[in-house]
Amino acid sequence: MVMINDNGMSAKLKAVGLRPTRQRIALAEILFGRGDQPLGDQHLGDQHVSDRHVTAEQLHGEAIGRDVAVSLATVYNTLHQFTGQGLLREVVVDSGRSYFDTNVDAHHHFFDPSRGELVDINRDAIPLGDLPPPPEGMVVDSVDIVVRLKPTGR
Amino acid sequence: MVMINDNGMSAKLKAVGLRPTRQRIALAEILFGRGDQPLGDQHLGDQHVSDRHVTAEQLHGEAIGRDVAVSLATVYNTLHQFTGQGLLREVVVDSGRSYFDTNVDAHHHFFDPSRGELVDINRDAIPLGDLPPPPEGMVVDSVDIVVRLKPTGR
DNA sequence: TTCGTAATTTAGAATAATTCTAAATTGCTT
DNA sequence: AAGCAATTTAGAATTATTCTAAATTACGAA
Repeated sequence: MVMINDNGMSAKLKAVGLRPTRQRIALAEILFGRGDQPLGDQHLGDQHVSDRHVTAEQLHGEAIGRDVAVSLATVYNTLHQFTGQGLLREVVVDSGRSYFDTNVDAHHHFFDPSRGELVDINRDAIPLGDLPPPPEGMVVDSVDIVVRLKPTGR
Repeated sequence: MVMINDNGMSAKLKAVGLRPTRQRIALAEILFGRGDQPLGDQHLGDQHVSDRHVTAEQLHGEAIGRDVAVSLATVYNTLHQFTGQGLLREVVVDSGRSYFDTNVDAHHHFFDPSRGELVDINRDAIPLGDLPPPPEGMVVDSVDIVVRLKPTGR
């Protein structure tokens, strides 16, 4: 028996070895879904269609707002599982709160601390020279650039 | 009455408008002091002599270890005051824990998540091209690059 | 010196984000 | 339909940090 319409979220979950439960499907739709628009390509050129940056609290609130019964604990579990399976990427910009990004390609971020808001920066938009050699016994895992913003004037 | 030897920490504190209390002097010595070595230049060329990256918990432990009676609350207060006066810089590499850096010049970091360890990267060691324009009404406050490390092999 | 007062420190409570636990529920395979 | 492991969940626990209100301290004035 196949779900008639979960926007392919069940398939997406199965593809990464996660059981498509009601909660995971709903959270995946919120994170990756595109409302009523037709299914299709996930990208336009090199740009994700819907880049989202959410905290656990935010995602939970959004789910509750859509009358999806899901606990905060499950939201945390799910965010970490999605991250572990490469569906999400954790972004560290705030010591105190974790953000999760639906864009898992290499890229960077603008961050407005006053609003807690993140905006993606295409990787190629910031030309990077060579990095200095990492300490002995270590290799580079990722290069994360955060451009912190403040309001214009002062 | 002048303190015979606080390694100039009282003066350093006064210079930024902070009362040189026993606790602040002790924490400043731990953070900025150089043991028994003679006073002098804070830099060698462009390199800080003693770059330190500490969490509140770590600094508190270090103080207690030196028999400096100071509460954790005061350590937090002091770290924030020092940061506010430009003696320290907060580094965000871990959502969950704040690190404070005695190097306040523009520079970047290697971060080893397994050990929670930071290593400075000289600013000029990473050539940076132009940044894309920030969102309307915002200007760039800082550009922070974190090079995350993992053990060699695998 | 000694005072007076404002700044500072502090213990402990409070808060916030996140994780843990153990029990109830649910999704699949048989 | 049954069985069982995977998942969810409420609520407690943990961790980092901030707050509060009372005690202490630094420092200029007398």
